[in-house]
Amino acid sequence: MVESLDFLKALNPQQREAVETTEGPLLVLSGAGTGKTRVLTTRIAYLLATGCARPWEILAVTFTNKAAKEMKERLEKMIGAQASGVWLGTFHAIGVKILSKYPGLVGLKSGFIVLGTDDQERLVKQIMQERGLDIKKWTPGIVLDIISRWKDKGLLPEQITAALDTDYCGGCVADLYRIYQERLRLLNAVDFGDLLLLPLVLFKNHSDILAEYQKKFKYILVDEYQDTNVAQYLLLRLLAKGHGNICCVGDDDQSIYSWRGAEVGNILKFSQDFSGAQVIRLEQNYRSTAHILGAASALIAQNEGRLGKTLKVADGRDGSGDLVLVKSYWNGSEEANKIVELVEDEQRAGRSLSQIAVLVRASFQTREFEEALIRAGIPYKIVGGFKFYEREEIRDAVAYLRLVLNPDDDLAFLRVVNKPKRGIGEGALKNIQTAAREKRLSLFQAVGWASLRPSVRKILDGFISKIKEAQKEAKELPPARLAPHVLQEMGYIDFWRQEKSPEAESRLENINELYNVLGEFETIADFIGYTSLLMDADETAAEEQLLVMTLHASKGLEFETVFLPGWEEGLFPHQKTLDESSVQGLEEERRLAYVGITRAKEKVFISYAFNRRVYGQWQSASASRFIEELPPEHIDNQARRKKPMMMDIEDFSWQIPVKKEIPIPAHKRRVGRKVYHETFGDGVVVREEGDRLEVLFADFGLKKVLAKFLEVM
DNA sequence: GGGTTGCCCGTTTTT
DNA sequence: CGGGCAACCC
Repeated sequence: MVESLDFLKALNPQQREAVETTEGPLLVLSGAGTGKTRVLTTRIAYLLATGCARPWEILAVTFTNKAAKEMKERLEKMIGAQASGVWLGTFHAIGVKILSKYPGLVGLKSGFIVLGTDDQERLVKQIMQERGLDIKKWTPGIVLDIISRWKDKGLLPEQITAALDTDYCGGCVADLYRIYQERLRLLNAVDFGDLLLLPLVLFKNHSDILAEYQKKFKYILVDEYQDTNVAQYLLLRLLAKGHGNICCVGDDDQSIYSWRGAEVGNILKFSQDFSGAQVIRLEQNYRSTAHILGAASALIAQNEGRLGKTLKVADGRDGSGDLVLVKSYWNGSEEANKIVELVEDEQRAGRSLSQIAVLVRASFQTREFEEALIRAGIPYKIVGGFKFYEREEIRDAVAYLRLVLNPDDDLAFLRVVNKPKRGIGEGALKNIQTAAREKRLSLFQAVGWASLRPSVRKILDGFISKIKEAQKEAKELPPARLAPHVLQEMGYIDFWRQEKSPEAESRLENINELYNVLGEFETIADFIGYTSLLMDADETAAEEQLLVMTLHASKGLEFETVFLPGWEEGLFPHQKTLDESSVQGLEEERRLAYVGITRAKEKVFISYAFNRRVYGQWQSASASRFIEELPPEHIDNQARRKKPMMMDIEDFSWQIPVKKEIPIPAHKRRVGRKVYHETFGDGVVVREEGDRLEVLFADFGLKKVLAKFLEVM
């Protein structure tokens, strides 16, 4: 039975203990760079190899699809095909799996849809408007946020007490929550919160089903435990009651998602929650140099209420390595340009661009870097931004498919009924909605009953018959063939074709990409079920490019060199965090700083600017308090203490738009070519995607324009 | 019903 | 400064 346990030899004593302590609750406090993923995967392999469990008796939950995918791949390398039997996925994916088995028991029907944020907000807005609430005074976004936080806590509408509901809307959010839930069920839809909340309801009302799962999952493993919310905790506690073998891996110092409902408390009180829990600390860091760890450790030590860990430097790294460099700049644009020069220095020193990252606090900061990098001709990628499935054109296309799959999907109907413009306005829709409510029908069905002008009726009849036609075709055509046909028929493709903007072309490209994704599914239902939980299309392969991203997005990644710009009071720590959550907020910001520093293996550059443009307004700034908190022995502080006078700055090279010659490669490309545009004037082509060119204009900055509007100089 | 202007407001973001 | 949205006008 016992296969080779060779994989244990690759572990240090603490890691090995974390793997071999299979029975009972176990908390593995895993500091940055101490090998937590290795421990998790090895633990699963160990459980299987020793015969403790069969694959389907192991539940492993992660936070992101990316983490789940990575773990699955690593597990497959270790144990092969057995890996596919393990219940491994995000909390939400596991939630879907459970709910899909018993939809009827929680008020759903099979084939329920998972709503994205925009659909959720639309729904809340609609409910608020029906209630006659002032959308300006009380925004649907915030109401949805409050509801989501309640869901994160595992609270149902009837559990919201008056005391919980006084913050906003004069205490009517609980009411809105109740109606919102009713409306979701009517639509046979759930939101992300429901994927955790409804399994809890299911288990609470059906102890036999709970018992089944409790018996099934002999071993439970949880990644990034510091990021779990109360609902996830409750779910884990229920499931773990069976065998009591729950192993949570996390780092309280890297908890940075409290604003999204994560509870640091979960990891802090693990030992009380799971009696008899053992705690193992992984403190052997394999990633960073002594100075980097020294700086990061000292910084995070300023936080109260930690479980406490001391990261140890890997052997042979003592005393070696560069100090953490701290610099100050006149303003944000000097900062960006000088950092880009430093990036070029790194390149000259032989460092690969893919091993360098710029990590910022807020996404608006990426813009300055984008411009500076383009000027310097350095390939880069802004991580994050718009996700594939969040794009307007993709959500529209998916809505068309949803409507074909299920014409009673009111949200899909509303989204596409007048897109492209067909002449269906507010008034007509109101009438349909009224009819729908009276007859208790879906909007699609209610069209026949609504009082409509003949012209409008004719348009809608055409719309409906086209959808019905598509439904017939769906029985014969695979989704990848059906979708282009439907979108063409409905006029959606022409809608973007007629649009003259350069974005339109990339939207069409995205729709084509969607057809590719559809190629992997046999039915629309399969596709909808699969993608509802995915936010992003597959990542493009790692190329030789510099990454620019937010600190949040960088968690779990590592680079040789890390640049941390914008360490200013008000930006980092962010003012809003301080205003809203004072000390707690400050500590989370500090953890964010800790995450940033510990991403680096070799070099860390921290910087700040004395002036920054915020909302078009120049603002004076001072160094972040976090810089003061860095121990002098680990840093090389080259920053000016006081804000200099403008005349004290010797070097203004960053201010003049650098008209650097971008070398034109031998093969004929348009990148680097000087061009002229009617409106924007002189510029240089910096990127090329078909006829869509990205041009850096001397007076207007970066713009995307169509090639035909440009004259070559 | 659809286009235009003018006002408000502005972190972080995965599922 | 610039996007999103609602009131306003054709």
